[in-house]
Amino acid sequence: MSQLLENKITQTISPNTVPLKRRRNERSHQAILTAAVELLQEKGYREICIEAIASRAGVGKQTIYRWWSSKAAVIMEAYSARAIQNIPTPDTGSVKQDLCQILSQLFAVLTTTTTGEAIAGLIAELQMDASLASSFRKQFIECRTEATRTILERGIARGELRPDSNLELVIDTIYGPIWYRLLLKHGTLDDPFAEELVNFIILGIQA
Amino acid sequence: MSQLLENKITQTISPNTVPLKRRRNERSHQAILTAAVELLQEKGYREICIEAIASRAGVGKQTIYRWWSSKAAVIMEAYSARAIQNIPTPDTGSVKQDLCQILSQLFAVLTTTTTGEAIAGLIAELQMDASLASSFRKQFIECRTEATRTILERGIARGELRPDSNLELVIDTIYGPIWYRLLLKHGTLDDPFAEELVNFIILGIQA
Amino acid sequence: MSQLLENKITQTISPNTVPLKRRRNERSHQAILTAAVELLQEKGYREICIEAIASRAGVGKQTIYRWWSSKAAVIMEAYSARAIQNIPTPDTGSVKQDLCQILSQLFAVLTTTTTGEAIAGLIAELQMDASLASSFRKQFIECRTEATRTILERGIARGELRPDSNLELVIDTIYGPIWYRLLLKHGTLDDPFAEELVNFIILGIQA
Amino acid sequence: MSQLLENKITQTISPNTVPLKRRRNERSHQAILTAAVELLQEKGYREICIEAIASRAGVGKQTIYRWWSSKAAVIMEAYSARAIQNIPTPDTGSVKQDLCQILSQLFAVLTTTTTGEAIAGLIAELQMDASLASSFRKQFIECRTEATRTILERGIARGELRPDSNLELVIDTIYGPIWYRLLLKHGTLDDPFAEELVNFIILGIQA
DNA sequence: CACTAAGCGAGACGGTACGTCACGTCTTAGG
DNA sequence: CCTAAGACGTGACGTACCGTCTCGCTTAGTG
Repeated sequence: MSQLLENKITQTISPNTVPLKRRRNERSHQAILTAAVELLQEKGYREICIEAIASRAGVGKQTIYRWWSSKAAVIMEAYSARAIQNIPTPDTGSVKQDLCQILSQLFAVLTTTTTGEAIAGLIAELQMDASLASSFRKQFIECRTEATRTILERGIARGELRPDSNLELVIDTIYGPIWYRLLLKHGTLDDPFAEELVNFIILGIQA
Repeated sequence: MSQLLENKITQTISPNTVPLKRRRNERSHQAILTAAVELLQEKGYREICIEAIASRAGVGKQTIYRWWSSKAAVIMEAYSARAIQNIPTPDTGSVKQDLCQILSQLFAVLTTTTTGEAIAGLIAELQMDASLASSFRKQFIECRTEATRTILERGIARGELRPDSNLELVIDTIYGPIWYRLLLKHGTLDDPFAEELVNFIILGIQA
Repeated sequence: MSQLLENKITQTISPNTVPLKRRRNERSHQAILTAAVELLQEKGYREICIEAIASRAGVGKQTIYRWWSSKAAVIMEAYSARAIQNIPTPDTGSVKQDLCQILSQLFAVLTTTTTGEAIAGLIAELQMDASLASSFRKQFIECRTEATRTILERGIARGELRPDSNLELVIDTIYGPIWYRLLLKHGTLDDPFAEELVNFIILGIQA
Repeated sequence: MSQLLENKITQTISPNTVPLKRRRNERSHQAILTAAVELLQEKGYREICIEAIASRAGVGKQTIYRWWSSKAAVIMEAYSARAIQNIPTPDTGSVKQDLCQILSQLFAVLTTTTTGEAIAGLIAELQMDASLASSFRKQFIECRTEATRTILERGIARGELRPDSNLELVIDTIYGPIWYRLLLKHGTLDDPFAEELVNFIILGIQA
């Protein structure tokens, strides 16, 4: 009886995912994503296997293979569905403060144990799967890139920043060191680092 | 025939790898490293398995497990033995030119197809193996860090650069964007990028 | 266009199969049987699966499950619909010649490659399904048993054969060796064998 | 400590099976055969799967695939190792009594529930695997054929039977009806049947 | 004659088993 | 005692079919 309702809800929750001819079972879909996230937290990226996801989700393996191309694809959807990032774009009036705030929030996520590990696993896999790479960028990178660009452009508009900066480069110079430290673990990801980094970058772009 | 020579060279190149009391068969040792490199080039990091290395090297699996802790450890030794990095430390008199030169050389290595992929695989694995992480940093990161620090310190000594810069941070800001682009493939790693990057960094540290 | 005709023929050939109140699609019915026979010839009994029959027939799996209890049931109907056996009962005046003739015709069918294999597959399956066993006997065995019994009884009536023979036993002694050789392949099924066999049997029952 | 002993015993038990280079683990070998027989008795031929045999035997699936080509091959070895047939060749002085005795013993085995079913399964599979067929004949058929031929030849030697009979044919006429009834279940396999059958056959071959 | 329940094609679903791969350990024979 | 070889128990892979279960659509018999 609750079936119509179930489908309706699903449609509402993720209306974008489907050509809609597939008649996909949304209960299974969600169960798989949930199971993936749980296992990620319990065992870490490398220990997860599709069989475990399937059995935890109460789902046949085929149902996973039908809709995703790999473990990494499942986990990416799981993460992005759970929306690690609905990046707020702070607007304090100071580029420095805006950036520190956005980085501070990012560090909070990344230093959660399993997240860093999961990101590293995804990154490794994305080396070999171009379509995975592109969705990773879309879901994990671009949102921040855009938020950061907005902050910088507001800074330029306010006359706080030089208008001729190469924003692509600036943004890479902000996030590069962060991912670098996340993966290589040769330095901390904490608020002092955020501030130092932002200060240094601003040296190069301030008006 | 050339075996004595071969052994000598090997010992010299990586004298640190072996406790040296156990009577290790150097022919096997080399065969394993060679096989690993070949397979890396033919199939890529993810496709390699220890059984393949063993069989290609004409070696028992046990011989690999006896001397290395994991696939990643073999591959790291294979790469470092083949010395990706004997980093020269250029000294042109200009920090900018020195840095551009060192980065240019790095890009040449990294854009070799299999190398980038292998690095990504190693990075993924070192998330889960602290000792691996530490040798990776030693062999792939520190040599460049040191070369770069030397260049920067020479710049400071010459009065070209501000003496109060946080060099750790500066170096992360140079290499961070590079590894970031290597792994995420959202931007190129070429000489114009090197120059732009170096220019931007120098803005923040010049005297 | 030829559909009405097609339906009529079908109805006539196997009028017994359907409760007839349910509105069964005769086109599908025939397509399934045809697909089954084709697959049987192309791939052999063991390689056939219901999904393949359904897809070859352009039919939903459910349609097969609705009307048959198992793969074996489909195949039995397919075979019997195609009427391997409309056994003629020869009457040459000589028991020996009658029997030789009937066996000769049987051998012709059995030595068709796929038929023997199909029979063996059915036999294996009917070990586990009593109702299947009973229809197999009805469709593949009894027709011959009866024809043979008729021949033997005519021989008795003519005084050619002893009247006190156990005809059940005699018939088993005729057909047993045939199925035995079909399944075990340790001897041929050809006309000389038919004659030898008939001769030998007759030794035990002639007047 | 008991390992040498274990190997020795094994060698003694089945010295014929191996080119002897394989260094096969005899404990596993036996465990697999035992598990197969147990499962056969508990669940029947069709319900058995290789995974179940492996897990019951405490053995990896690969170990089964390494040494046998199929489920049927395992089961055949299991059965023949357990020697369904060390056919004694009775010698009572009367062909009729000898044959009745040998058949009576055979019926006892065949009417054991699982055995008949297993035989039927093997027979079905042997339609598609010539090498399996040949070992089936060797292990299940020839031993009886030979015993029976011996009995018949003794009868001929004693002058009890006609010397010009086609013994192949006679033997098929004895065993054919038996396998036929085993598989088709249209008649009993009991001592009265044995006697009737033997009596009928003898009619055709007595001196 | 339209309505409506059925049968239909399609194919997703939870499962089981397949046969293969590679893991890391263990055993054997030979140098 | 190290080695090449490779069997072993383990566990995951990705695939094939199973038999069941919706989904809309088509269609045939009844009301």
